[in-house]
Amino acid sequence: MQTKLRRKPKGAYHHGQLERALLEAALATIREEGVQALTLRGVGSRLSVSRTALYRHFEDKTALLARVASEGFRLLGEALSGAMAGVPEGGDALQAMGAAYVRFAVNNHSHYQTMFGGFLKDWGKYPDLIENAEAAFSLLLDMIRDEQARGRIISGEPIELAEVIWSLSHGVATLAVAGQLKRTPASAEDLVLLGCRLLENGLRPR
Amino acid sequence: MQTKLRRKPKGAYHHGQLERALLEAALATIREEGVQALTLRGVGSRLSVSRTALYRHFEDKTALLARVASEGFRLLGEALSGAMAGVPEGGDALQAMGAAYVRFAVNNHSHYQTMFGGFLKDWGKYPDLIENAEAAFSLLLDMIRDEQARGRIISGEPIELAEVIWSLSHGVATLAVAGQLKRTPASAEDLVLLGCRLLENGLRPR
DNA sequence: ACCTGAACACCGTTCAAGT
DNA sequence: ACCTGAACACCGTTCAAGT
Repeated sequence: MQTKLRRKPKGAYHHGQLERALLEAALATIREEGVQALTLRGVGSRLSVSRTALYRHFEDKTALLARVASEGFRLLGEALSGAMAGVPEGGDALQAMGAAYVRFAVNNHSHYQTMFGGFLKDWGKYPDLIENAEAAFSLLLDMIRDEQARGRIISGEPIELAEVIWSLSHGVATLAVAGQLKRTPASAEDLVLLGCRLLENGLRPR
Repeated sequence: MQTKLRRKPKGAYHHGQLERALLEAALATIREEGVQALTLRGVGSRLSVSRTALYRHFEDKTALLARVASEGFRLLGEALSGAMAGVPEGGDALQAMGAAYVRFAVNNHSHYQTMFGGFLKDWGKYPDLIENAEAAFSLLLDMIRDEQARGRIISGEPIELAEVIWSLSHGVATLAVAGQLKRTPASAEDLVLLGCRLLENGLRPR
C-alpha cells in the first residue's frame, strides 16, 4: 500500500518549489540556446515534469518570460546601486553607472535578452515588471539630479538627460550582445566609458 | 485543349515576380503583426500561393528575413546619405545623421525590427547583408573623419567615435520603438538631437 | 493541490508528384 | 521551371482525469 502512496517521486520532489525550478530551468535554456529556442516542453523535460505542469504556476509562456524579465530588472537595479555605492567621494558616478549597465547586460544576457528582446508585448499585464523597471530607471534619474545639485552636470530636464544616457548605455549593450561592435579591440565596457567621457566633456575641440 | 494549358491562373500571375511579391507580403505581415507573427503559411495565403512555393525562391524562412534585413540596410544607407546631402555648408552633420537614423527606425520599423530583432543568427551566411550594413556604417565613419579633418570634432580613433554615436542613435531608436521613452513629451527625434548636442558640447558646466 | 496524457490547432520543412 | 499536397516532427494550450 505504501508504494501506492508515493504516487510519483519526481512530482513529490518539486512539491512547493516547482515554480522556482521552472524559472531556473527557463533561464538555463535561454542561456544555452537563446530565448527564441525556449519551449515549455523543453523546460518540462529538463525537470522531468510534464509540459503542462507549468500552467499551475504561470498563466502561460509569456507570463514565465515576464517573470524572468521582472527579475532581470530587479538584478539590474541591484547592479546599478551596487556600482553607485562603490563610487568614492568626487568620483565619476556617470561612468560607474554606464559601465555597470553594460557589464550587467554582458554578464546576464539571458535576462537582458528577455527584458529587451521584444517578446513581451503587454507590459501592462505585469505590474511588478513595470515596477522593477521603473525602480532601475529611478536610480539613474536620482544620480542625474544629484550631480546637477552638485554642479557637476549642466541644468536641463533630468528625465531627458537620463533617457539620453540610458539610450547610450542600452545601445552599446545591445549592439555588443548582438556582436556588432567588433571593428576595434575595444570592449563594450571600454566603449560605454568612452561614450560617457564624450558626453561629459564634449566632442567639440576646446 | 486551351483550358488545359492555363494550368493555374494564380501561379501564372506571379510568374517571374513571385520573389518580389513574397518580400512585399512578408513586409506587410511584419508591419501589421510583427516579425514573430510572420509565418510562411501566412505569406503564401496572402498571395494565394502554397505555403511551400517560397522554397523555390528562398532557402528557408531565415533567408527571407535576411533579405528583408539586407534591403533595410540599403534603405538606411539611402536615408543617411540623403540626410548628409541636405546639410548646408557649416551645418551640423552629426545631428542630421542622428535624426535621420532615428527617423528611419520609426518610419520603417518592419525593416528595423528584422535588422536588429535578433532573428538572424549567422550573418556570415548572407554576404550582401553584411555588405549593406557595413556600407551604412561607413557613411557614419566618413562623416566623423570629415568633421575631424575640418577641426569640428576632437581627434580620437574614428571607428570608436562612430560606434559610440551609432550606439546612442540605436539606443534611442530601439527604446523608442519598444515604447520605453514616454516619460516626457519629447519625441525620439527630439531625444537623439538632444543626445547629439550633449555629445558635441558636453554635460559639464563651462 | 498538483500533475498527467490525449487532443487540438497551429508551425517549418521535405519530397514525390503534377503541369 | 514552377508550384502543389501529403507527410513529418515539432509547437502552445485546453481539459478531463488521475492521485
